[in-house]
Amino acid sequence: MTKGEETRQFIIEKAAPIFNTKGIAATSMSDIMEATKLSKGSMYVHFENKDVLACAAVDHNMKILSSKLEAALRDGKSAKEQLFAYIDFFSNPINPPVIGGCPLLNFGTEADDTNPIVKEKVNNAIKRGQQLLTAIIEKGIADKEFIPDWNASEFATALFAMLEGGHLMSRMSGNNNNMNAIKKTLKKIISEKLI
Amino acid sequence: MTKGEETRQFIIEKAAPIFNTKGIAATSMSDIMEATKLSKGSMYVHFENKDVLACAAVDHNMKILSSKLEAALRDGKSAKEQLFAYIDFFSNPINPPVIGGCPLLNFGTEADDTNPIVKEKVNNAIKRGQQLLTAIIEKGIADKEFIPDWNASEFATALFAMLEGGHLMSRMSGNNNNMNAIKKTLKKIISEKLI
DNA sequence: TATAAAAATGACCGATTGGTCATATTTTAA
DNA sequence: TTAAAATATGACCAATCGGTCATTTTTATA
Repeated sequence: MTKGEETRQFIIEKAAPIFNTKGIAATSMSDIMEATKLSKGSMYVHFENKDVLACAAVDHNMKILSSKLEAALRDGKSAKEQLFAYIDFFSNPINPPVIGGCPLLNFGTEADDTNPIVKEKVNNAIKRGQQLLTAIIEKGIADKEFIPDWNASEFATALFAMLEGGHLMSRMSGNNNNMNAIKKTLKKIISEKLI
Repeated sequence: MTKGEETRQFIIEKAAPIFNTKGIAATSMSDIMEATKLSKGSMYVHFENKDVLACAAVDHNMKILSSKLEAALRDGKSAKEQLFAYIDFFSNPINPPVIGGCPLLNFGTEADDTNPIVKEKVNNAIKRGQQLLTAIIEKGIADKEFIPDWNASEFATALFAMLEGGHLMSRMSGNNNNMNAIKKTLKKIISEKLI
């Protein structure tokens, strides 16, 4: 990695949690300057403008999330274990895997009516999450672990939505009570699908 | 209503959808000036600063949502009908009841780490929604409409979370497919609880 | 080690931000 | 009808915004 690439990466890593907590619009270049201790001119050597930096920060936050998720799922042997691991991974919004909370929720709601590029990034990440869940469930059905008449895609959507909504609810209340209820509901439903 | 109160209300009504679509931080006083065709000085006669106006706009958006919801639930006779009406009310995120989408999702995620006052407003609104759902379910149980061993509060949380998460998913994808799947899942679960 | 290229600096730019205030106009009520 | 109070105006303010650029410093390479 050249010095330039190193600096660029360094800026992204410092900027990512700031964008994810304050939001893109509310984060200024001076916020990033302060966090990196770099001059303004240096920032613009590596990023042509704030939007480009923000996009890189969005990508970085999502990458952290997905790589941590991947690690959390790695040990799950059965489909049931993987689904439970997935749920557990997202079930502590007060101390979330990514600083600032779920980037899909944060960037998605902000980008909705204002930033089509970020919106599409979030949309794709949601799709990937939903597809991953669907694949796990379908494998569980194929392995005779789950009953065959379970609509995998439909439940994957419901599960994903519940975790995102639960994330919001718990972040607002400042505790994990809501998320714990959701966790319980989800695991109960899944257990009922076991053969 | 005095002239002043009328103008104040007029400003709130014009500002509310702008704040809900662009976000609080990204909405400027000049945006509101343009929408109201009022001078800057006039804005500050009725609101001591932007934060006060933003809070009033948040309240207004939530009030619209809850009053429309109340109207949608009015006709529901049984508990099942009311739950279905609740679900149907929130099941079209592409054409939502409040301009800009769900204000709980929008303001909640933005306020999370930055605006404790708005965050608490959202938190209270979520609590009210969850309590309303719990009350409907418990009434259904008391009326022998639902099976008695249904955890009302837990399912209310799950339902609420699913609708919020589904809202995000559908807003990102630009269609109601995800929300339709969630609607189906929810109604199926509820139907299974009928006696 | 010499040199060209890359990276870092910080002063500077115009535009926009939230907010103020003297003044003018309109509303209100005696 | 009139005079005080409320409301509306728009010029103005300092601060901050995203962004530029000539210059200096550092890095890479021949």
